[in-house]
Amino acid sequence: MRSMSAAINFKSHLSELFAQALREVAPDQPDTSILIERPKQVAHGDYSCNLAMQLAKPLRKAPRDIANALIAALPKSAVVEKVEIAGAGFINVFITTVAKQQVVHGVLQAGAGYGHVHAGGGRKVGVEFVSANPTGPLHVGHGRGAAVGDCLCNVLHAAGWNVTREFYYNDAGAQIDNLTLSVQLRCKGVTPDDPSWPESGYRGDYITEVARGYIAKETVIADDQQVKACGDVNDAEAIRHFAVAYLRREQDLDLRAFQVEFDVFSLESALYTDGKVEETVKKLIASGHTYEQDNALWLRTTDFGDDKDRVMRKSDGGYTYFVPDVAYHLDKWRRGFVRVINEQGSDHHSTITRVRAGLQALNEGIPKGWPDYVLHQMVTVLKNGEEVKISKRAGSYVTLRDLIDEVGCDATRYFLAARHPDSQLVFDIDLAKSQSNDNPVYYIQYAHARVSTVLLQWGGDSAVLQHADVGVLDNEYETQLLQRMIDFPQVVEMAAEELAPHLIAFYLKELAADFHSYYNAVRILVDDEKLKLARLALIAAVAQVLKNGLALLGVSAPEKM
RNA sequence: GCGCCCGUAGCUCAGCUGGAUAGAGUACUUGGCUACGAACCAAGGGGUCAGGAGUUCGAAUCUCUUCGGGCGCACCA
Repeated sequence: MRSMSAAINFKSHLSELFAQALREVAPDQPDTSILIERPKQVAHGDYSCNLAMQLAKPLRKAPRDIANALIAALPKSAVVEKVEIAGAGFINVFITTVAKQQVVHGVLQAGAGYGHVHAGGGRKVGVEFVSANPTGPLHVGHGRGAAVGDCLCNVLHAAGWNVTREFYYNDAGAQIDNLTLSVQLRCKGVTPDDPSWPESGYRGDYITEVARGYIAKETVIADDQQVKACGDVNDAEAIRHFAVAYLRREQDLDLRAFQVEFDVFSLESALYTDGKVEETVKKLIASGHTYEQDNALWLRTTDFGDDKDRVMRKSDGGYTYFVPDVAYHLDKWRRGFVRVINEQGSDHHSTITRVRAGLQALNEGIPKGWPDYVLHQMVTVLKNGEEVKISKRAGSYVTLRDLIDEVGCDATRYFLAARHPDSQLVFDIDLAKSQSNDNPVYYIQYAHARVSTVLLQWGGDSAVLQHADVGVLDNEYETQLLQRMIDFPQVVEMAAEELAPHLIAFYLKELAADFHSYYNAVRILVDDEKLKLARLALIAAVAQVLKNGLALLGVSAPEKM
């Protein structure tokens, strides 16, 4: 199977051939990068190489002459049909249909494993995402983080990385104090419209429910902890404990409804109780990068590229949030993550320099650009044509669960993950609801369901399709589908490399489009038995790739809709 | 004011780390179900890639700059 899929990787195969030709034609230019790309137009072949144009300057020769020399020096390959020179000096390579047809067997044999590559080499990568503080239900922004982060994890796993999904939350500090106070006031019957309600208090209705649960002495289970409310309105510590557990449980339910699961939950409070914060502070002081000023302890983060120094210990004796943050990342490093990716909203981007600076100051041999970050831009929510401002404190809110209930899990996930994280996203709830049939996710799922129906009508044993003679698959629709499936592993590899899960969504849309065109133009269940089996094998392979790709997005692949 | 991200068809968005005539979806105009699902397909019009300058065989992509939008700039997280 491995040798099969390696043989189907025409891109790397051609890359090797051109590398050999390069050594012969231009031995003095060994560092020239060999780029093999897929031309947009079929007339330009299946793959093209711009090596000749790159060499034109150093060799001081015409690109077309170099191209001729390269082609002459190109080792023979059974999969290459012909090689042409075009345009300014492109070398266009055409692959034999026979070689492309092998992808059908490759897909059917590999099954759910088709699209997996070993770029990651089994190395450990930790991906932290969502990481919402337990001060309210998850909103659309968290949803984007969840969709992008989870999809990224799936993609990295498929690319051969050993992935750990991690959720970090702050269960101490000022925001939690606000939460505790808000719940306590609600317990005492004070409402947000009361003049005594604090400015920084949380006003959402969910606070009332937490208070009700506390008074009713409910028991909640969250993160393997069981917390029973004592009901004492004056016991702030008990309220805090209960409120955090209650909201964590709510978030867990949101995440479950969104089909997202985490391997590890990390608590900020644990970093204190385990002594990791103290240890980090000591190490930073020992490093010589700290100083006392205005009754506070500062870290000279400007030594590491920050634009100003940062306070570590406030004059009231407490640490700023960034100290446990550094301690947390030191802990990640020690847990053996050669790579860590933090998926966050771009409103937190200022922490990047700070955390990296803190880690550099520790002098623990942590690489300079560690950890990596994927920042998604803000989500704007439109409802009734108007923007809904998301504010926990004001209580105006579009929760992730509302969205899932109204739009559906599959469509919500697709919508939030199918765009480049860098671009701002407008989530029009009415549009997503009323025109849900126009959502591309249904287009892709429909292709999958159509294949299922055809296979059902055929009624044969799909195991025999693995041995179908695919040599008859040679019309333009079929070769297009073959090539598209051949591309899939490289799309996965690219998505993992670029940390760009949206590439999967766009690939699937194209594969589905190729299939729908084929389906409309060519009949699958023809009388010719050999041709029928070949076509069935082809569409079964297409369905498998669709399913694998949808799985990366965390979207279902229904057999009927 | 400083830093990061963005600006591509009326609208929503791609554009494979510099390649060939800039692409999808949607909307609009047409055509296609007496053969496997019409949640589909086929065809058509629609562009100063925000503006300008530079780098080179070649720029939506890289650099500089102007304009416009978002987000940061705490002894909050």
